[in-house]
Amino acid sequence: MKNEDEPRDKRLKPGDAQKLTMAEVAKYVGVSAMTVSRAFRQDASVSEETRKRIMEAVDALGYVLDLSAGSLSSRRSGFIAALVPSINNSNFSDTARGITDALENTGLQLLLGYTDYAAEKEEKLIEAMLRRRPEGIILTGGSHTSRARRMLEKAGIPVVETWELPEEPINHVVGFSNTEAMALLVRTLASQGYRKFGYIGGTTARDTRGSQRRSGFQKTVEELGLGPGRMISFGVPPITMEQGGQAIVSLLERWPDTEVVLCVSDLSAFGAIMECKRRGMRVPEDVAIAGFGDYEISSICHPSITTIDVDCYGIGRQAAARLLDALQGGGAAGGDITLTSYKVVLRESTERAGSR
Amino acid sequence: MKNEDEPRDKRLKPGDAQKLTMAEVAKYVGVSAMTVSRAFRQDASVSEETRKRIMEAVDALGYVLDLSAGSLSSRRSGFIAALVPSINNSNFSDTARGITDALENTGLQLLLGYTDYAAEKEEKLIEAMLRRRPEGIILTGGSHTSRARRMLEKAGIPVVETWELPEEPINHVVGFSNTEAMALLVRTLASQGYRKFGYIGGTTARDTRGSQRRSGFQKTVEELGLGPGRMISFGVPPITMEQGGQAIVSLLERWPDTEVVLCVSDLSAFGAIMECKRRGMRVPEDVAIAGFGDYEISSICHPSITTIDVDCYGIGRQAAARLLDALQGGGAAGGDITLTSYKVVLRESTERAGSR
DNA sequence: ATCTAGATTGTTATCGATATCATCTTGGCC
DNA sequence: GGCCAAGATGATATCGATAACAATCTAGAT
Repeated sequence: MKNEDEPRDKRLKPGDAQKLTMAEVAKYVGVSAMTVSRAFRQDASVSEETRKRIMEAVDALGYVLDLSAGSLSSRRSGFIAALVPSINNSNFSDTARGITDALENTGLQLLLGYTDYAAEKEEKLIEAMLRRRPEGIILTGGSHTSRARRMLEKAGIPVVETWELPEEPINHVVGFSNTEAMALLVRTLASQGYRKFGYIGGTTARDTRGSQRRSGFQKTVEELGLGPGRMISFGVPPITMEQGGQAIVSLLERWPDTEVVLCVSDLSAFGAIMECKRRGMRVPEDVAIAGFGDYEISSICHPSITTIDVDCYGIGRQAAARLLDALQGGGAAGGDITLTSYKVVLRESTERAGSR
Repeated sequence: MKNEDEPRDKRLKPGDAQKLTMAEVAKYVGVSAMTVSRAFRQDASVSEETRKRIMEAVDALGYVLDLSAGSLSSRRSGFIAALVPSINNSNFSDTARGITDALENTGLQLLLGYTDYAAEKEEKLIEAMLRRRPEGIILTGGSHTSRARRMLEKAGIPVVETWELPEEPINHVVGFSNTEAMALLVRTLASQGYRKFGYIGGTTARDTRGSQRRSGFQKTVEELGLGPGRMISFGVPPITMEQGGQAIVSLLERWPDTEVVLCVSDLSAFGAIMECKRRGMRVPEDVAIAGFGDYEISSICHPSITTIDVDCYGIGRQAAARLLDALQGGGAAGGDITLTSYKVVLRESTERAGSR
């Protein structure tokens, strides 16, 4: 796999790395290092004339500011840390994008990590992040190891938990009730006449949002007097498209008269729908299927998929906004809770016969 | 949207942030700061006894190592920077995951940025990254502004360009020829009897990999004597699922007898297939469709989608491995090129009638 | 008993920027 | 003309760890 035929030796000779410092730029221009430092900042008082000369020198010499030195003396790292369960999941990468966008032009940079839905990995990552002395940290969910909580509380920086409404928030929260959202979906579909509800989710509580959705489903189906829901657990969360396909087969084998199946996410819903079609079943005529999260796939899929539209990007933006507030306000204000919106999006995959 | 009813003031009182330093831990244990510093490292020579006592103190006090201070004096930031066009695209987030995984237990941390497929944004990000003094940097593609190139060359750190084979590599390369990969797909489909080829891609050269795939398509169709390909450009890259659907409508309106349509990515291919089904056309019987990238969706979709399987995760792992090599070897070796594998995956979306 | 290599620990200087305070200009105002 | 405020610039200490070297100690060899 490696092509060694042509050992091109490019510019990267050792020692080529001229470590240029601010002091050298200063000498070149004939000012003090402090003035060069000031020239790099918007607010500082440097004459336009001097700043211009300095910036020309910076260009000419190819100097690049060293923030690691600066953050030590200013005691501001310029980092915001964020942990998401997975970056391959577009819901969370939308949130990450929201954070990055909100941080633009604030001089803050995002340090991103993914926990793989594991609290232990989250704990390790939190420690790794705190070693960089971030000015704030954004987490996904409210379920953390006790050591993680202790580290966060001791860090003395604003913390935002997202995507859920934790029972005991550490500090700020930007999220919504996954339980309520799923309940709303159940009620909406019930009001359309569906009676026999199935549910597809993962096998463990690793994915706390998944568990909350499941309990929202179960609780609401029972409240509506529709008996216990038909639940299939399949695979370690997050469950994949393929597992969604396998799960619906199990579910329909066990309860062939199921009218509508709710899935923990659009990904599994998509897998379920495709598997049905592959087996010659019609969706929604033979079985209706809904997802959660409103991934891009759901509006494009044929049939398009009924789902809950979550404001993933907004969660990121607002979480970052909360942090910025807290950093401005001195962080003395204690935590607050920002509820983010969600809504049911009814699409073809749950259309009732003749309802067109 | 904000719930201010219950202003919970949690532990985050101002001044709560005890800035604990290594010196204080040292005093607590009765050793020097240097010994504490050593206790945090694997290789350093500290007696087990002392290390244990130090670590207990660290736990008891809740001390967290400060890497920003350490990296200044050791002149090693512990960062690797990586820039991808988008984190919402699972191909690239797979690459990011590969990098992160390869970096595990190396003491190096990933600084991730996304360029939005724009060279100017890449330039800004490169500068922002270099300010953190990363020990190496991984880029996507070989197309950079000249200032970006200059900064990179001057930085004196190993650089890896990925996902393409740049004509003038800066340093290391881990990638494959998008042109060749698409050519292979064309030849494979031609050998199955397809003659009238269409292509769907974006409107501009922003996405250089997209352009390369396009030229691979065009070149090969002509080489095979199948006339000029029928090309539809639709939308600013990266084109979405929805745009794929719109594009195939245009394409089939203009050239109704097209037998097979290749798309710049699986996402647009999926959109195209779904739009066809929505309009009552059969895939592949009425028109065959193929994509590029082997996204999860493509094996699940009904019909499953013919595509090029790219080793996205492996690109990340190998790019990181190249960097680690270079960091070990002192970086004196100059650049090398690592070719990553790809393969045609034939699926239902291009099955010839009766070929089952 | 003496010596030495290796292990363990300490001391001091330093990484490269910025905070802070001091100094020097400059222009406006009475 | 003299005084003062605001603006521009400089000097120095410092952020919190680690590199480099020095000092001390231990165990085994002679």
